[in-house]
Amino acid sequence: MSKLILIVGATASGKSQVGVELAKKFNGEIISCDSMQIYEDMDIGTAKVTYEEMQGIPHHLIDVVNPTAEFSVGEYATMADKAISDIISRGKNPIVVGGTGLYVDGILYPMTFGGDKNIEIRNELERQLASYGKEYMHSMLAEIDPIDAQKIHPNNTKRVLRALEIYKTTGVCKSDLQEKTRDLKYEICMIALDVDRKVLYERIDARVDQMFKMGLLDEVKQLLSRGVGFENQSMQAIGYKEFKEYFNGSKTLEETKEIIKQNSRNYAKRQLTWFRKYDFAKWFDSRDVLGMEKEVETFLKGVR
RNA sequence: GCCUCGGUAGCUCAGUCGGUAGAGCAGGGGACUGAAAAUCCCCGUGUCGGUGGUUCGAUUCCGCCCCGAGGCA
Repeated sequence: MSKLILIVGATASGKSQVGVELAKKFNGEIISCDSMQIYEDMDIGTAKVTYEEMQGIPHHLIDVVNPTAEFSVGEYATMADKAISDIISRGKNPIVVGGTGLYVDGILYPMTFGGDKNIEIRNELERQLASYGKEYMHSMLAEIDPIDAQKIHPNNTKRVLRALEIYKTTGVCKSDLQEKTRDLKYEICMIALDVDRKVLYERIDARVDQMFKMGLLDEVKQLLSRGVGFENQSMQAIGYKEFKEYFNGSKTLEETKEIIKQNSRNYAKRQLTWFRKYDFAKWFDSRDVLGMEKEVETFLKGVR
């Protein structure tokens, strides 16, 4: 089983920097695990590493999708696996750096997911939801997949519909799919970055201020002028979607900035909830690079 | 100076025909299998501005005071 180093943490916790440091020290290459940094031309708002910050370390899976295109975890997992084996085949150490929990799962486990989304079925389900209500949709799910229905709250229509879609397209229940996917694909060394909550929030606020100074507004205008719209998947990113209200005149630029800060803070909290569920994760104070290096060193030396 | 309207959870406010109070947001915790920076769930005691009075009992009624907004001078 191949060895894989992962660095996870909330936005603005310093993952990118740590990743580059470890890559330099351990002959590594970075694989980004971020659902928004995969998009081209969305640099400022997604806080992508700059060329200088990369310090010569190759970074994979950044700028690989057009912002008007759709993308999915499944595609990501395939690309990531390929990148990882490619790096290993060149005798280097892959280091996954990221904040998107589901994508991390996609790397860790042999996820089966549920097949491509099916627009027609999805639209049909949306129609049913609109006319019969969410309780009805949930009871529909309960009939075909009681296990999954129990896990999904009726209010979470996105999940309910997706589960129904999986059944209608593949004929298999979602809960059946998930049965066989709990074995790790790699030998893992997961480093999770810990930052005092108050400090993290201050850092997020400061970073958003910085984004505006670096021209976030122009970046958004550029995207819009190139045919990217707020209906695009990429534009649900924090730091972008909030501009919709600005452009339709219902929010000032200052208000937009504050909402972006707020959404970023809320997001950071959710990320932490996700990462806390990995009981094998090793948590480090984000400044304790030395401690992380030690951890990685013993991991790489370890025989298996 | 006078009149009016406010002062209730960190913020914005609702409410109690007198029996010590509740929403949204914030904050905290959690879930998460092809939209995931998305989506969803759970968690609300705070001298109800202060002080006297009426009352068995006042945040609620009355007086005075303080603070804020507006109006008349």
